Amino acid sequence: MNPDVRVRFAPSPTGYLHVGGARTALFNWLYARHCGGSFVLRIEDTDKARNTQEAVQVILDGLRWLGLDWDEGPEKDGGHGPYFQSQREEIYERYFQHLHAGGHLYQDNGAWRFRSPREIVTVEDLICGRIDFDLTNPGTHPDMTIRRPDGSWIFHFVNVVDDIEMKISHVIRGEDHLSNTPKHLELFKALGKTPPRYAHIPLILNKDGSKMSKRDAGASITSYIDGGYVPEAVRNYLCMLGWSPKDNREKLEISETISLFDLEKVNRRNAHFDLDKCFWLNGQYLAQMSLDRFRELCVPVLNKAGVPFESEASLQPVLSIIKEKIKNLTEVPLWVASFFTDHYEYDSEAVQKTLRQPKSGERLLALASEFESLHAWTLPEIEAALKKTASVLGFKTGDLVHPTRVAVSGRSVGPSLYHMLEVLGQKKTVTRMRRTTELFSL
RNA sequence: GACCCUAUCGUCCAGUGGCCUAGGACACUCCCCUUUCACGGGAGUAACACGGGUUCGAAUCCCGUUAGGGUCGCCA
Repeated sequence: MNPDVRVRFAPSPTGYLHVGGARTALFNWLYARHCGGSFVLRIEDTDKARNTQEAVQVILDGLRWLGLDWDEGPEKDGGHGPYFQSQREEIYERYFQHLHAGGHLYQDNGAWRFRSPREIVTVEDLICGRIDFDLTNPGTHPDMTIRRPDGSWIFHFVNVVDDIEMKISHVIRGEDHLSNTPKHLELFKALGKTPPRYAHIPLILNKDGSKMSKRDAGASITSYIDGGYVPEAVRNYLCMLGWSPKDNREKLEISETISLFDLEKVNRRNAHFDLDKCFWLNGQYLAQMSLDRFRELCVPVLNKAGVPFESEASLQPVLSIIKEKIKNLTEVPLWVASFFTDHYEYDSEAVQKTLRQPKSGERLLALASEFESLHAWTLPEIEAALKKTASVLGFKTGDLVHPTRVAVSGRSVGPSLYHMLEVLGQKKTVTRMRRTTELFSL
């Protein structure tokens, strides 16, 4: 445990949370939690042109959805704020004057540039190792601009100032910043401050190795939120992109990931994103989570879809028989609806395949009568009645099972039939079976 | 173009000089289980980029080539 460990996630509000950014946030968060340190969220909104409240909200929502709570940041003051760069003007001005007084700055066409000391700068990276950058040639490494003619600030400068002011101990960020690091080190030196430790994590690319852009499947965290994914599953998948517990396990409780996580064990090669595997893990989480958690996730989805369930309690038995069968929350309304409404749709293909068959009406009516006569509506009773009817009529079990399923739910896929009927109830089952034969004139 | 990072099955992750005729997972194919769809169980296809070294011995260390990615902004 080391409370002096302070890390930060510093996104700029571009209007969406990229999956790579989310993983950067995740690794920062994991490291902070592992060390017992602090996770700071800082919004880098120096580019006034494209800053909106909504764009910030998308980031906050995404992080919260993934369960990445910050100790300091927007809506959570921790004594190092404000946490929006747009509100830190005086701080930057102060540091600017300091650099200016030290003779490190000069003006060029109205913009302010930092005069590089022209040295070989060594980066000691926790993941990439020791790297020497030769900055002695102005031709290949021009002096960086830190302030525009209109007085606004450039990324490199404010990023460094904030890391100093916020007492950041470890900078964990994407590898796209590795080549920027020597510049930042020059700034720390000129300001007379000790730089933080650096850890550059590899990038996430598309499965084919191309750069992942906003439009690509799985690129935006919003697409998981809206796409029926379970947050803990997505978080787990992201943990395994560039890191692993080294023992071939892939589904890991977050608490265990926290205790095992370490920067030294992070991979050095770029990861190619595989949505199929994320989807598989989502199904694993769904199947194995508690019924209460499942209900918690299903309720908003059902409400949004307008499925008229009576109460959360009435949902429980229904959800318990579908939980292990679905792989994505978006499937839930379709699997649940027919339990709560008589106006379910009949899938035309299913009707054609199982109802529009010789003697299907006879079978359904016979079974409905048998069901009606049952005194106890339990799993074994239902199963026995169906098998008995099948044998009396001279049909195979499946010849009764399939039409019955379509009759009471409108679909050819669903939970185990006996469980489904038990939950539906005796009366509804019988009514629906008879109604179906009339509806299709069987 | 210059500089930097990387290089094991299609993909993710193991492997840090001998235990590797390279292991686990996703995807794919086949089989079993089965009232549907899934789950589960079993089997299979499939990789150390290439070339030089070092060493008794290399996926593991070194060099080069090639390939991929990144940075070189008055974007962040």
